[in-house]
Amino acid sequence: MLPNTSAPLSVEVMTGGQLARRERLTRAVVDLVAESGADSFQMKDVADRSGVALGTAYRYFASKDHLLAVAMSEWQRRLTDRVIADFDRRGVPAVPVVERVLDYTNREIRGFQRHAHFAGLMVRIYTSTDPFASEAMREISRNNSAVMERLLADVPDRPRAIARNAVESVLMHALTTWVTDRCTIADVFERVTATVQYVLAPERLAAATGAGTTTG
Amino acid sequence: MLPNTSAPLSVEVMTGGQLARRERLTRAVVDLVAESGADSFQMKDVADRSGVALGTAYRYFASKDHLLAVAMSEWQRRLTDRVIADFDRRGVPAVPVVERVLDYTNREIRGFQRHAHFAGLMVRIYTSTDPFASEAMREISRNNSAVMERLLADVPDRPRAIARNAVESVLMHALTTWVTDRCTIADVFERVTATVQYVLAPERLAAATGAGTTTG
DNA sequence: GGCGAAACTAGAACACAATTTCATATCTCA
DNA sequence: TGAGATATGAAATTGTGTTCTAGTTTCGCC
Repeated sequence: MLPNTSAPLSVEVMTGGQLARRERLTRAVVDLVAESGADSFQMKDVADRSGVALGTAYRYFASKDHLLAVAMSEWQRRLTDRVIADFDRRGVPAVPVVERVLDYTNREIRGFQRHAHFAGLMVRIYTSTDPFASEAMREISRNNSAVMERLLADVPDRPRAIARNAVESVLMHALTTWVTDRCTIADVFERVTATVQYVLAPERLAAATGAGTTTG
Repeated sequence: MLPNTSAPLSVEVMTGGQLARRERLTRAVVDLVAESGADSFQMKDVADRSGVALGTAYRYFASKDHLLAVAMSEWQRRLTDRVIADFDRRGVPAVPVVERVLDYTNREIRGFQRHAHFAGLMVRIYTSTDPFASEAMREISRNNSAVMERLLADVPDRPRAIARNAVESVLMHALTTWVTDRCTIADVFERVTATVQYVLAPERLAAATGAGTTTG
């Protein structure tokens, strides 16, 4: 019964009951966030809702931010899973890259628009300095990038990495700006769309393939 | 002596002494942030350091975030002012766009690298939902965009707006990722550089000038 | 040169949640 | 079945932004 000085229980080592408890925690958080946002509930509420004691919750997650980040990760995976599923169903090369990517970014933006509390949460986690939250954010990014890499599979290496980063950046930036009430949701759609079209326009991709100005 | 229910004193209406007091507050905050970051001091410390009573500070700024945001804005303006000054000295068209912009972004990144506490602060303010902090952030963005607009003056409208947004986004995204310990400072330089070169490459700019695939 | 209102000061008091603690109950499995 | 690890529930702790109080200063104005 050491005090809670150590890292949270790692998922690998958990018994079935513990995994279930962990699951109940994250599910409760996802629900609470969906209902009214991450600021509107306390850890106590999470405990009540999940049926896991408050002290116990802290054996599973190092902080509220950590828990929130994992919940965010969960929610986001649901979204990308759907995108991937649709993508697999349709088959790959039917549509040009620009449209494929736009389809994805628009879905993501619509998702955040419909569930604005998750947009707020995303921004919060995006900039959390809690190391465990940060780790969960890495996971989210990886997942996101994986989807993009799939959509960009037939784009040459060099422009692909740049374009992917640019699109992801613009998306996050626009989202942040929207969440903090510095632009409208229409602006978000517009900026992302324009960027995707600009950065992935066929003639530009072709031009970039061999380009290699030294980077310094 | 009404309670502090109302908006903070507006700068326009202040007497000389009040402006001085406000100045002492922001200066104290800039110093404190420079020394050890925004999380390491309390409002009480700001009061002590500035010689302004705590309660009075709250007549000038609605919240700690508000005060921090204004301090950030101040610090950032110093940086951009220097850039603009150098730019004016050299005259405009001497260097190609890509190099002009890279010069600017690299300076900015180096500034944040040298004063990492301000990078942390920027990220904090960037996502603050406090309306007054948000307002100050708008100011920062405007200032930044103004610099970029100057550097991009000879780029045609349509690609200019897109490129500017892309560069700003990638810069903020990379900075955020660095601050939250999800990439190295070298990555930041690299990503921004690659983006600038890609997005502002002369042949691409030319190609984009007339392009207008419908957006809806 | 004194009045009154508004602004300032010092510092105590408050609010509010995250986090920790602990005594007790409950599992788990040899 | 019993020892040790885990979980529970509720209360205690903590840190800090923000507000409040009571006394003091400032300043325009008659």
